[in-house]
Amino acid sequence: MVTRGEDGVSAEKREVILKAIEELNYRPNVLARSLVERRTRILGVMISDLRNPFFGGVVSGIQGRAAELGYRVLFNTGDRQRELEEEAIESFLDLSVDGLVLASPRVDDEFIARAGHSVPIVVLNRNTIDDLSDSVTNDNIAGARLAVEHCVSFGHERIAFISGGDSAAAQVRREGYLRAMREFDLADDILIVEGVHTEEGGFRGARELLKMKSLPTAVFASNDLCAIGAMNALEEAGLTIPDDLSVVGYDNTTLAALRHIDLTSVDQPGNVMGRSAIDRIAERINGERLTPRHDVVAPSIVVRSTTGPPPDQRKGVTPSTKPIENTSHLNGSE
Amino acid sequence: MVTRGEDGVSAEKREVILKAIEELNYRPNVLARSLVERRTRILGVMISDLRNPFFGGVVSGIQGRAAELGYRVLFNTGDRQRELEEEAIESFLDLSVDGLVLASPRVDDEFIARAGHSVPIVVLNRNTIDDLSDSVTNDNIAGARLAVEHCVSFGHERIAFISGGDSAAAQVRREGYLRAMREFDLADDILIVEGVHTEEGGFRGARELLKMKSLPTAVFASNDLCAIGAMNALEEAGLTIPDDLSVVGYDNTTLAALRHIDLTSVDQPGNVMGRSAIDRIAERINGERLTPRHDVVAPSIVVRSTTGPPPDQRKGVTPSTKPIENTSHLNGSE
DNA sequence: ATGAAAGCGCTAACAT
DNA sequence: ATGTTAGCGCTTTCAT
Repeated sequence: MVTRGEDGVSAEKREVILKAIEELNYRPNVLARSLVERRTRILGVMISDLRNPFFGGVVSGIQGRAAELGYRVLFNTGDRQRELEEEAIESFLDLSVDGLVLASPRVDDEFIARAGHSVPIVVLNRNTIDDLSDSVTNDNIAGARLAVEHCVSFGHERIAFISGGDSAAAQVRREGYLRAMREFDLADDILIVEGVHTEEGGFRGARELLKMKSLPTAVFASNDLCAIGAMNALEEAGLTIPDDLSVVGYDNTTLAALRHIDLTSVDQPGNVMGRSAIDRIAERINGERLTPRHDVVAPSIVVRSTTGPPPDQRKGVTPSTKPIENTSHLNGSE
Repeated sequence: MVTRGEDGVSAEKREVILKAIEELNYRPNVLARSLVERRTRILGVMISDLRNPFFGGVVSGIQGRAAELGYRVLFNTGDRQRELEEEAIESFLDLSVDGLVLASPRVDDEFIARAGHSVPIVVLNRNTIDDLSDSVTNDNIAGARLAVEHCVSFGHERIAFISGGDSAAAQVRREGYLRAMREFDLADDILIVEGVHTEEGGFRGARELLKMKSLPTAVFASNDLCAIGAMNALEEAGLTIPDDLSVVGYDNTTLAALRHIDLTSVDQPGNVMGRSAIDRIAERINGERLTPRHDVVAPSIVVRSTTGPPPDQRKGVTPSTKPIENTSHLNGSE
């Protein structure tokens, strides 16, 4: 009672006990408490890729909101491998965490559904099919459309897409790209090369692009890491960005905001999404809601200096006077 | 016995039990087991700054080695704040983890010593004073010397240092800078501006530098983030790197290797250090060693394109023909 | 090889 | 207000 700050003890005795606790360096056994209380007040968070700076904002949001609600948070990662993700999640289930946040997981829907029987789950940036888990996503379809639209507004038509591999968000962004291209009557210009959500993935994707007989004038990469890798490959091939080719990324990570990169990118608010995830978990834990909820937050586009008009529309324009829209250098995704 | 793969059960019975486990979706209660076994097989890892890509390599190393040794790993971060770090660590102690890795912590020595009474601790990139905890560091004195020596080899004399704030590694790097400057008879050229181990910190530090009447010809920043922030400020002020000013970072993160940044940086092998940390923990857990051990790994310098000769030694050299030493673009710290 | 019993450190329910 | 007891789900020890 004393250790939990409850009443039912006289003030004098309380003092004695507290002193004894101090002296003996006593620490209540959380394991034993959790065993009998049947809850741990711990939330598990599985981050698919700790190296992707996008998750930095997500982590902050999760930590902040969890602390406000009195939960402890523990993190784990699957290092972009499905099997390791499964282990990480099993680990949390073994620990009997009270709730689970899965950030861009690549495990099966079935796996999530099964885990959902043991504990409330919120999935970030991916939809879930079962009735037990919630999701918080950014509208990747709309985000991809923003990217394409931005290029179109400059006059681009041949806009290629470097895909993001097997992640769920990547699939939706690809679909968003396809839809947007059709919407703008550019169905014939659709061009997709396969990539991965890493710098290496973007690098390879761009190399594929460079093999083609005629290059696109703009490239939309499935995330910032991928876009940066692509830029490396393109510039290594002697191309100038954005004069020869425009590049758009996704996530608006701190990387994109670096002056040396200054990448136009679709922004998704990781911090807000992290906070929402914790709110959804708390609702489930408290039994305040039994039906699934799927939050979708709106993306926006942050225009920096990697996008501009296509080459054929800037004849006579000298590089030094070309228009550069360049906003918010330091405005990362947090 | 069955769940632990032990013998002492007949094969037929075992099969029956395993089938029942499957059907009932039974999951052994790790909490109860840990309560009685007095160990959790869980290692806690507190990372001071999840946003710093240097720790990506550390995390991989830790995960890999821990998995090999049969430990589960859980991560937590203090988000660069001492108090949050303490909470994160308390959290792990409450959980009764079997071991604790603290990566570049900013908590007090006393705090670490106290925690060391409950559980084996290995501290990364910082020395510990007590007899109960071990440490794995890179030789920051030697690393700082490498940075200064590299500049000196180009002919630089006025080499400034942008400090890294209150982190332990930052203090040692500062000391290493001072020693190296004296060693190369450049004591009169010592110039330190205060920074922090973030992009913002480097940006501000460089702004301080820019206020001075005469600029240094080289800047050694306490880590890569800091160096990149400094480069932003310097280039915004119209300076060209490395023609007007050379820049060296520390950590050789994936950021430094980005083609658009291509930063000369002192490399410390995060992956190796992470693996060593787990080995030290395991030794302590198994009671194989009772005396503290302090591993020091040697840093190296990766030369890229942000360093070159000082302006006064390249008269008549046109920018296009200036020598650029540029190695290992994609050789990050992992 | 199998069963029964004790106890890890705590909370909750009941008794004093 | 305080003391006592049972039991959370497991492992370990001792009997069978």
